Amino acid sequence: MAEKIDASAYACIRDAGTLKSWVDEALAARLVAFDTETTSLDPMRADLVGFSLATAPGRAAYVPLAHKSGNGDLLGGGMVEGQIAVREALALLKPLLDNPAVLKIGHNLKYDLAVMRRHGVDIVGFDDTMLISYALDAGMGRGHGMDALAEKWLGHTPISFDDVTGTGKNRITFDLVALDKATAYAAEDADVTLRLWRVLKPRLAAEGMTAVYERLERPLVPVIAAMEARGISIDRQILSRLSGDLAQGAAALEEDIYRLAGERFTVGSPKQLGDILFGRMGLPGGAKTKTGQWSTTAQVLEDLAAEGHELPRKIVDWRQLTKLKSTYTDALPGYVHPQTHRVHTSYALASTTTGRLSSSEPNLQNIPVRTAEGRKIRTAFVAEPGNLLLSADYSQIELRVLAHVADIPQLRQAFDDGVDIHAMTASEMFGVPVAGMPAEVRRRAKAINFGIIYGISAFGLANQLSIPREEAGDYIKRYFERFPGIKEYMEAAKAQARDKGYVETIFGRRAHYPEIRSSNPQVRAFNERAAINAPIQGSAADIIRRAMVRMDAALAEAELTTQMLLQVHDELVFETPEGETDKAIPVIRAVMENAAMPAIDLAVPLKVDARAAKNWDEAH
DNA sequence: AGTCTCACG
DNA sequence: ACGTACGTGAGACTC
Repeated sequence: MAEKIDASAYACIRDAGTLKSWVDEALAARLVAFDTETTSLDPMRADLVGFSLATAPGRAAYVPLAHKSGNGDLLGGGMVEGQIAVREALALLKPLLDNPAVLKIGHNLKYDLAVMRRHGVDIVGFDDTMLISYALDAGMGRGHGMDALAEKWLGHTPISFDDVTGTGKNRITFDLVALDKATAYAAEDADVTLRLWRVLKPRLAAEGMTAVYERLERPLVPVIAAMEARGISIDRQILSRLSGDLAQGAAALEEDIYRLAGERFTVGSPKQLGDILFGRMGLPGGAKTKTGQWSTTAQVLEDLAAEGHELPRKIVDWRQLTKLKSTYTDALPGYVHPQTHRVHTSYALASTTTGRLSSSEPNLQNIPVRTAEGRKIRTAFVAEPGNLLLSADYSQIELRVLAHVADIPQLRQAFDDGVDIHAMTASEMFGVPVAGMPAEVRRRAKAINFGIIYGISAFGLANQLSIPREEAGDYIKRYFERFPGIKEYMEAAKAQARDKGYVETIFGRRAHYPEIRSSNPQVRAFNERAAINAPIQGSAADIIRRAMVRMDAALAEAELTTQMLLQVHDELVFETPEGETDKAIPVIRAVMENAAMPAIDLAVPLKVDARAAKNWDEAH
């Protein structure tokens, strides 16, 4: 374990001369850990309060810039004396931060990049300990936050943010934290970051993960930071009108629901609903939840509706309307930024086991699309006047990846020939010609194809298709007979997860499954299915990451000002001037379709569909 | 804080 | 004989 961390040695820098000497020290060391302190976790709303530096383990300092005095001060809210002016500090810092020959080390640098960018300073030449940990240990333990990593690798518990700022309604912003407390906290963060880097960085080369980190993780940071900063425009009028429509529809349904139930109750309470449907009304209950309650999922209610019961259908409809209202039409306007008038999501770069991104506050990766009602919400995502939204999405990327990694000749041929992959699967399995194939036959093949990607089980497939488990089992058996490479792939994935503790994507990204050897059969089976899925989902994630990393340069090379706004796993959304849309589409398509090359010679072609329109619904 | 449900790929 | 389709995030309800 590393030497004990002593917070008492940290410096608080309050004059330009001292800061200059620390900057010189960092320049000489060619390396510095860097961390910003601000007033908000949201970089779009954060004001810079100070920053910390560390040049060697234990040698760390905090530089307060905008601390104010708190309560009890006669001049409450006044500036604390003896702080370097922001402009002066940034001028001293800039030659360090934008100098690629000095390695900046941060933890979740996307945040600091965004904050510093707003102050006109670029950070060029950096390492990110969160992303190094993610490249090495995705799927291991409690995530890649600094506190968890400090605990794990340094045996040290850093001062918690909550301890410094308080919690709940007593929480204060960092600019109101006293300087001694702020210094202990902030300098420690830089110190810990540097120490983590010294532990984690050597593991990249030792464990063969340098390429994943340097090609798929690190270069995505400025790309994502720029996307988040751009945001996307939403039309609040459209959302407001939709919200009214949804409220009206839900209110009407509620009256029907009370009438059919014979009493008023909280429709949104699954517990009350279950008691009414399966208790008082005596409808045939099916599945139970893990707490012993009757399950009232949409599937259960649909089944009851199919048997002729009127109430369950009303509940399903009510839930859809209230879901759209609360999660989208009512919530999204609250995310419109007061200055940019746009919505700025946050992408997590290190949250999933497979390599996918995730989006939050708001989540723009789950905007409705599957129903006509839901799609109306997409019409509220719009381009600025004179521009269009351009959506480019990979066609069947996960099945193409499956054809490659499992090396399935029929699948590869089908993608080469550009034929309908689900129809081909149905034809191969059931001996039905593709021409004039019944929709139901194709639907079943499609469900099986998805099932394969998810680590199929007879139970899951039966559930999905509402067919007996035996029949689902027969389908799976037949599938494995027709595509023996699939079974081999699945067994190989499980074996690798068992033997090595992880599985790999085509680019060598690892997804760890530490519980794959669990003595609990359910836990084991769950991990096995995840291990089957991860190389497929993760390889697709790698491919779109590479496309994103290369996109800015390709657009600039073509002298286009089209800008990448959103990523939705297999889709990229851009904002493009109307006049250059036709030039942008082939550039974007080429980058996306060639994203695997030259590192990986995919055995299947990648196909991208692209379209531009005034709003996201019509572009998609 | 945990559970349930449901939005997306 | 179990109980699951893979990966996420958010809102409402409950305790």
